[in-house]
Amino acid sequence: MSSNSWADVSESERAPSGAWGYSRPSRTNYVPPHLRSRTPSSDFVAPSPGNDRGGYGGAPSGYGGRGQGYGGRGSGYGGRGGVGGGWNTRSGGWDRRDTETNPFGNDGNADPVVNEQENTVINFEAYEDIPIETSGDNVPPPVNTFAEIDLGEALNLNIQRCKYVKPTPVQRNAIPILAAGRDLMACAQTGSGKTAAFCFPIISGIMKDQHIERPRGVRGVYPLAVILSPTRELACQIHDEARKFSYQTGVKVVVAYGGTPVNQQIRELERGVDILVATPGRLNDLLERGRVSLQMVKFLALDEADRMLDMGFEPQIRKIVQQMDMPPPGVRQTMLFSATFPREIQRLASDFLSNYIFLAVGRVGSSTDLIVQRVEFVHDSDKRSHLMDLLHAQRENGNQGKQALTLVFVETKKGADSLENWLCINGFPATTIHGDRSQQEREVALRSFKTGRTPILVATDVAARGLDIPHVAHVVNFDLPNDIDDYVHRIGRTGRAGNSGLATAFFNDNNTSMAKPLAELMQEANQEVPDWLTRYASRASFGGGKNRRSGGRFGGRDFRRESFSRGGGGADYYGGGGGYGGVPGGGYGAMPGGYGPVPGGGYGTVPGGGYAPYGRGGGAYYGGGPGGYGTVPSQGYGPGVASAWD
DNA sequence: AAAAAAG
Repeated sequence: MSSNSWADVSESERAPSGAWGYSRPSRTNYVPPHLRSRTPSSDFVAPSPGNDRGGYGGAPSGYGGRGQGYGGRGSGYGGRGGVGGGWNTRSGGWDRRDTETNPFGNDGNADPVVNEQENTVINFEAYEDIPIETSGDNVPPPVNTFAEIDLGEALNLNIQRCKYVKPTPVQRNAIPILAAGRDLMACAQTGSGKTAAFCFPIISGIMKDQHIERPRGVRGVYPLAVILSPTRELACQIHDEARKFSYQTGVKVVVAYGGTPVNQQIRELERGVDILVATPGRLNDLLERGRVSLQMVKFLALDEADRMLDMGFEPQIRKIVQQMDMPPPGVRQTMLFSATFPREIQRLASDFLSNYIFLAVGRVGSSTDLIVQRVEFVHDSDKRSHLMDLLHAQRENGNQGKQALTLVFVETKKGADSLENWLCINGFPATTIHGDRSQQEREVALRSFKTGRTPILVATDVAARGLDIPHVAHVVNFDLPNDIDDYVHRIGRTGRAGNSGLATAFFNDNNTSMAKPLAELMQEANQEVPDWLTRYASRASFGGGKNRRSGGRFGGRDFRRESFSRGGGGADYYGGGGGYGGVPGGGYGAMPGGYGPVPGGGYGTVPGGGYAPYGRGGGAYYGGGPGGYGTVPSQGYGPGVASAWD
């Protein structure tokens, strides 16, 4: 983590002379937020309190100014606030926030300047088009602005620093629900801002809660919130986002996942943690070692919740949630998010929830136009050469010889290695990410792909969900998955943040079970479905079983609503969008009824931010003759595109 | 059957 968090600051910086001779500036001095506003117990001595908050002299008006965080809330460690008239000065340097790494880089130092008017007028229209379905008791109404919810000044500043001007639809709906303390099961398309939707209420809730008493054991740390992710890389990504949102709020976010030395993570945890982002395996490890206790958990979030509850993960999740010391539903607040939510999984998930609200957020008008889906019949033996053709065409049409990023999904880890090798031999710089690689190799591969050093990434499903990789122009399903949900998540890696994207699938006789769901999905997304695929789809024997989807419903369906009227068909279960369970790219920047991107991409771009959504070459997917590829839509590389859509 | 997630 950061090398200059508060604990590392030199003594002279830390303590103003004579302010607190009692201070013990060691890392064990971390004080959890709830204690920062209380009269300190044994370890700490409170100078005479300036107010009834135990000496924290918060701005009486509630929120303090910039950099001060939440009014009255624990800015100090152990009674700092009474000194010199409160924590309004930064002189002490005692607060971690004074020295924490600025996750925004230089941008964050400038006063956030946001012109809401210019940026968001058009998007209101797009928002109006989004079908929303909620069910449950007393659903709090949606908000239109972040300001309508009292998130706290420090968090509001971070929202501005992130250049989030308006809440996305899932945020509009989920934030008030969560802020009201309700449990939530939310379906929203990939790239629609889910991370922020659960992070904001968590961070805000931790900031506000002055009354949590967290044991201070010698061993064991007591996170107030746990966020679980199915992959390590996604956990990292969530951690990065959550850290931005938590900047100078005093809320500490720590990530823990496997494949990396556990002791380092334990040390980091022991320096204090409010929000723990983790993968299930490592968290269980930490729980078994007694290094983490869940007894103070107030918030539990499962990202990619349907994956977290599928066969491979369910036992681990049950252990964490039900067999350790986590407070039960109703005591903690539980939030489940995913783009897809099969009803079977909904049923399982209801064990974890208490009187929850179901929320499904559909697509934006024509946002599905933002991604073009192709499916081609390719025998296994022809796949490599066919891929080569695609890549050659892409290369020829690339701008300035810069190869567009291409993400190639395969079924197996072995297949990933072998394809990567073959691509490299044939002159295409590729790398690969899958579960047989070391964590370091995985991270290097991802970085190398993101930076364009190796513009081709061959991946297993480890990269299918949640990862926000800007500028992926093309997703190739070299091997189709066996589950239509996986397909939805995979293609969701392109067409993000208002960029267009292309998804190509190789289909052959091994994929017959996918014919029907794939054809339906494409049809619902207004994609061109080849006749041969329609014929496959219509064969009764290729019905698709579990892959059956709802018949064009816009969004997810609360399974509780169907248990009366339906048998157990398992059809109507999707969240996401357009009956399409999560059209990638969200495209809230798209005008309704058109392809025209809103200048600035809709959500949180600075006007004139150099964002070229459909830059040169966009649209002409098939430049050559029949079957020939033209350009892959170019991706805007400009700054200013808010990326926290997932 | 495969992938992911602890070592």
